[in-house]
Amino acid sequence: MSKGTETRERIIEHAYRVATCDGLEGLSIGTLAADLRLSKSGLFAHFGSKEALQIDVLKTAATQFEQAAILPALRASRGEPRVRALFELWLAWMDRPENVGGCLLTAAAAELDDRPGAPRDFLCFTEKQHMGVLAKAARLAVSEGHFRPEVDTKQFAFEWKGIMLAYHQTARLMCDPAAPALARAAFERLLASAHSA
Amino acid sequence: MSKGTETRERIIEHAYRVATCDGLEGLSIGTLAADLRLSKSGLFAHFGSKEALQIDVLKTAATQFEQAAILPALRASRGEPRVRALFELWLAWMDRPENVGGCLLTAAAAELDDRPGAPRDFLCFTEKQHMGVLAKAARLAVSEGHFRPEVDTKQFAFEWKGIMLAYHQTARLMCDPAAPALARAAFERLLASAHSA
DNA sequence: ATCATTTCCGAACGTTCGTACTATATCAGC
DNA sequence: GCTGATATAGTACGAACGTTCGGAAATGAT
Repeated sequence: MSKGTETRERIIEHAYRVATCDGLEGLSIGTLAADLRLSKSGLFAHFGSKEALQIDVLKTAATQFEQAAILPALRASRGEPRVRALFELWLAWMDRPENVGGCLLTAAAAELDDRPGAPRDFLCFTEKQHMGVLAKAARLAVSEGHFRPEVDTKQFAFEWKGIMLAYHQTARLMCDPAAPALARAAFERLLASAHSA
Repeated sequence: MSKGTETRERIIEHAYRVATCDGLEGLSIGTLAADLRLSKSGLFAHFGSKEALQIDVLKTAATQFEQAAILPALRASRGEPRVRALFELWLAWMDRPENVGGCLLTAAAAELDDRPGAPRDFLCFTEKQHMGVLAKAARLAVSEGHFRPEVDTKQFAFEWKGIMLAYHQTARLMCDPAAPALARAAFERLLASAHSA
């Protein structure tokens, strides 16, 4: 790896951590440069614009999440086990040390939902993909006979997402230590309602 | 009403709209002043600091929500009818024209969850109150015999909140017109699971 | 109509913002 | 070791930021 891409990755990694706390708009070229002992212009040269940096950070967030939650969940067997694995890996992901300020994608979703532009487009695409993964996992659970055939998998994904969002808010803003238990209980209820009778 | 408080309210009302789109940190004294054809210093004098303005905007958001959703829901009879009324009023609230960029409290929750300070403290207090309202509504549904006695009302409120958050994201970021239907179906499922057998 | 108070403006402060341009280091291939 | 490319620094820019201050203008009570 050349020197350039090395520092470039150092920048993104740090910017990612900062963004989980201060949001994508909270990223500042000057502050990032000072943190990493670079000059403003030196850091800037790697991206060409702040928006490009934001997008790169978002891309990192997406691939990190996929590496940490989605891919390993595929090792669980199709159907409900994989659904459960995905849920637990997702929960674990949100408490990883690199996610100092919580899940960046979740924070960015609230931040960007009214700001048209490339970052929003990318995030929207990513979220759609992830929702597709949830729905597909549910669909496999249906075809494996774990879930009832009438289960609406898009609806399932929607409610699943709701649980994760409620967890995020309960754990981060409210600092309620009961958050994981609440989330797990909610998910069990969701699973139960999908189970074959 | 004196001239001072009149313009002050004009400022807050406009700032509230802007904040639903750009976030609390996106509020800028200069831009707000230009929008309202005031001088920066003239606007500033009404609050003394940007943080004070942010808190006033948050307070407006909280009381607006209470006026539009919580209070009118009390006119429905105790128990499940009131729970349903609260849900529908909440949904309607999020699509009101004054909430251009969605629910400010929801957006602020994501924005402030890692920024200690008075705004966060106020928001945290408000959210706790609102969650209490949801739980209490559920508790009344239990005592009225609409819900089973074993229903965990805190858990109920958590899942309810999740549905609202998922709705917010699905409707705003994803621009999915199915969002209301998804939210209503999810809520029906939640209600069904709480119903007496 | 007078006067004290409230309300607002204009100008300026020092910082920080993202970005542009130019120049100096540092590197890789020969 | 030279050379061309890559990577970083330095400096400067205009604009916007929140905030301060002194004074003008409008207001409201007497």
